[in-house]
Amino acid sequence: MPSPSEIAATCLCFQTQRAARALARRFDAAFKPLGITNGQFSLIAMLSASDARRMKEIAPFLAMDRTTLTAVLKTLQRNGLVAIVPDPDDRRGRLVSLTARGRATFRKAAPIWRSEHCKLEAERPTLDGAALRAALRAIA
Amino acid sequence: MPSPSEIAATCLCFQTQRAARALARRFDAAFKPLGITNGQFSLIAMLSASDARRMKEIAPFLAMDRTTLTAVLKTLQRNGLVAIVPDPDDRRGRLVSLTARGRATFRKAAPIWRSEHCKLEAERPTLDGAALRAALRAIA
DNA sequence: CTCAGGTAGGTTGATATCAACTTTTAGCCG
DNA sequence: CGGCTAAAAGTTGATATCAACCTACCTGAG
Repeated sequence: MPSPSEIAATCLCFQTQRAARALARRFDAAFKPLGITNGQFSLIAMLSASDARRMKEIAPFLAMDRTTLTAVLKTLQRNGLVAIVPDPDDRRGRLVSLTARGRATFRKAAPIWRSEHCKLEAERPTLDGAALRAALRAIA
Repeated sequence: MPSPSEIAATCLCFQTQRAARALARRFDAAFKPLGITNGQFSLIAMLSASDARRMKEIAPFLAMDRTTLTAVLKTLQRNGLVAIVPDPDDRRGRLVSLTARGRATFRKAAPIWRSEHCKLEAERPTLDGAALRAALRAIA
């Protein structure tokens, strides 16, 4: 049976949750003046790249449960950042797109993201960002 | 201003949240027969290593907000896996320890963890676990 | 000794996360 | 057309997460 300290030292799930919490706190604080969270920023950025997507396409991109996406979109919709309309071609589906306000928020958030990300990498000279990205992709 | 696709491709926060979601789902499913989540398993494993800890020491180890730890412990306490008593030396503090049932759950969970972790690494031959652990540690 | 400030922890309200179940709509097969 | 099955999304209930605020307790300066 693995010892407790072996688990803490080697468990990729634990290490990833731990880093995810730390990074989420950090970026949430950075985006706070705009009233968005790190997760909302990721979603808005994705919608900025290509508008009017089906939820069915968005959820796998974020590696997120479909029903979590429903909840996240509900908040963004209430705050006026996204619009959700039925897909005219298939009335089971919904098309999600940014509102003008959503696009404006993304324009303000993108420089904050870049600045915070640069600060992060500058703080950790030993961090190999490319290796980390590659490994995270291999997992999810 | 960074382009949306540049953000999705490079943001370490996004990539980490994404991987964390995927891993959490996976380990939650593995531990489900025991009625614990991946986060509860990490906490139980830590308590197994050295019992009767202050919350003040536990939260930083998990890189978790102190108040989140309160909520997680509340569930574990209700399920009879941990006991929380006031610290006799400083009555502001609480000492957290595993119950007999908590220790039994850990003994059942540890082999499941090992098996699931091996399965994970076997599925991704390209994954460099050591590099990922090193990078995650550098971040959190 | 007293109280001002700091420290340990809890409470509240909001978002996030998911599994299990339900509803609505498409599409197919006879 | 009728009805069966599958697909897209919503709802519910539980846990997780954190910031902001609150309570209880300790400690040291005067």
